[in-house]
Amino acid sequence: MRVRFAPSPTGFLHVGGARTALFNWLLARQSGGTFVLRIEDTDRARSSEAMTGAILRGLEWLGIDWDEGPFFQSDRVGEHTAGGRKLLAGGHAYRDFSTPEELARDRANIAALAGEATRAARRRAEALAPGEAEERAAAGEPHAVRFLVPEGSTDWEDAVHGPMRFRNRDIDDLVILRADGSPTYNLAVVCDDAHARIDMVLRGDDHLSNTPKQILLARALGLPVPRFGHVPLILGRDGKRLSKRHGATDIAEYRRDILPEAMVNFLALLGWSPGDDREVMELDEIVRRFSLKRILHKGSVFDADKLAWLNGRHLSRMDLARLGSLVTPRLAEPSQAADAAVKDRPGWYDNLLDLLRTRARSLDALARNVSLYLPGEIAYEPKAVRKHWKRRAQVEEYLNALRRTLDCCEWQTEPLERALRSLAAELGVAAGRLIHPLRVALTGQAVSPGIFDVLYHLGRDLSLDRIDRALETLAAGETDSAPAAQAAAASGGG
RNA sequence: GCCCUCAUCGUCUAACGGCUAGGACACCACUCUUUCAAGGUGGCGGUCGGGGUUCGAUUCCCCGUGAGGGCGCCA
Repeated sequence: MRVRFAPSPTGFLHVGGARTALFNWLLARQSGGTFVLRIEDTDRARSSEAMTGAILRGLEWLGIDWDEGPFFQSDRVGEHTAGGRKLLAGGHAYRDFSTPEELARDRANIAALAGEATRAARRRAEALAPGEAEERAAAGEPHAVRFLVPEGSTDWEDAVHGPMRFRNRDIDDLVILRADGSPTYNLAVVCDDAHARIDMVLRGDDHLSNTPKQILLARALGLPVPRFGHVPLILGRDGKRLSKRHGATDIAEYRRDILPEAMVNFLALLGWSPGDDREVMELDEIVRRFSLKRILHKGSVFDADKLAWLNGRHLSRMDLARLGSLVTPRLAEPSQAADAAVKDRPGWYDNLLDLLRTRARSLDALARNVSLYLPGEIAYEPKAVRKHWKRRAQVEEYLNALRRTLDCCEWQTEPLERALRSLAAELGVAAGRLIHPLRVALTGQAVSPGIFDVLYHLGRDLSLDRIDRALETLAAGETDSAPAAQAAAASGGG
């Protein structure tokens, strides 16, 4: 099987485009076929090299590699034009001398005149005297060339939707060569697909009405007609085609938080289902199980929550070494310190990652959490402070006691736990009364892994430093971003 | 206006014409726990409407309704 992905570089790699690429790629990989990448850059004004680069990088990130290409449609305009001339010579097309005003009028009438407007250009051409078109063309008068849509109907067996039929009278006599002689999209696609020997065209539903045109063009050109399949579009929350106003549609915007395998998994499940309840899948499993027959016929809504969940699942099960290699470059600024820590204590780093990833859904957030265990200033989350450092005098007392107790403790989780718990017993308070303020002191947050794991991974020096720093902060009354309110509350309570 | 496609919990989805319409995300409880997450248990919640065909319809047919896509000398 030979399939292709043919984006136009007038924008970045769109989520919907990524899914189309993925489905084609899956087809190629599972059938031992060939995946061809073609950049449709014939709109010179709107295409850019930067966008081509963005598309290639997006595909690479997802792990979608191509066997042939990237080819550029603009490299073959000569062939496309020749195809157009051949159609004209063979009587499958005609010269259209319509003025812009006439075309505008046709367009305006399209609602009023039912289907009749689509043949307006043809009728004007037919009204010309015999030989007139050739004379005017020979005289150099600019004109477009339109495909002469034949009578009858155009049928195909859609790989997704099943039997499909368009009445040809509903199909426009589409322009194949513009007045400047340049070929248009449908002609170029037909020529290029045939040239690349594409035998299966799987693309978005938005191309459904192009398909009969392309079939007709291919037949008129004597080219083989590929199979076609049309995948429903990806929708936004409001049920409309996914666009910028629904949030991020550029695949690149997800690189910050999302694992490529999670994105691929998510995209595969959008409009396709393996048929059972399996949801979290690796690439090889998706390749193995993918099937055109199980592609849904309706559009599906992009659910960012489910993507985040899926990302969390992949974060939790992926190879730890690879996770490390993704997280390390994202660590907060003192990168030498981070690099050193990672290099000198690989076991420590892996354990820490393992500890933190079970509650992570985003790569970036995970990296921010990892950073807390490296030397550096931490910020106290206002919410955590409000909740666990409310009674300042008592918190200071507890932290001082903890500081003394932990200082002479062996730095392993069990001894640390014994020490803290016996201190709690000594003070006659529940362990939680010590643990929560301590967590804020150590991480600045109200949530973290188990406190003894936190202490252990922070290490003695950093832990004690953080407690000292917390005591200073408490003493200075700088425990909130709204110090006035906090101070008032604190003094009122004491 | 014309053409095309589609319709199962809020969302992603499963169900040879035949078990009480199943699972997942989200949400809500409970559980575990020093917190959060993860895990476990439970709950909420759906076949667009109307006609047929059939012993039996989410499934097949027709008609509505609704939604989406297309109707460029863009791709």
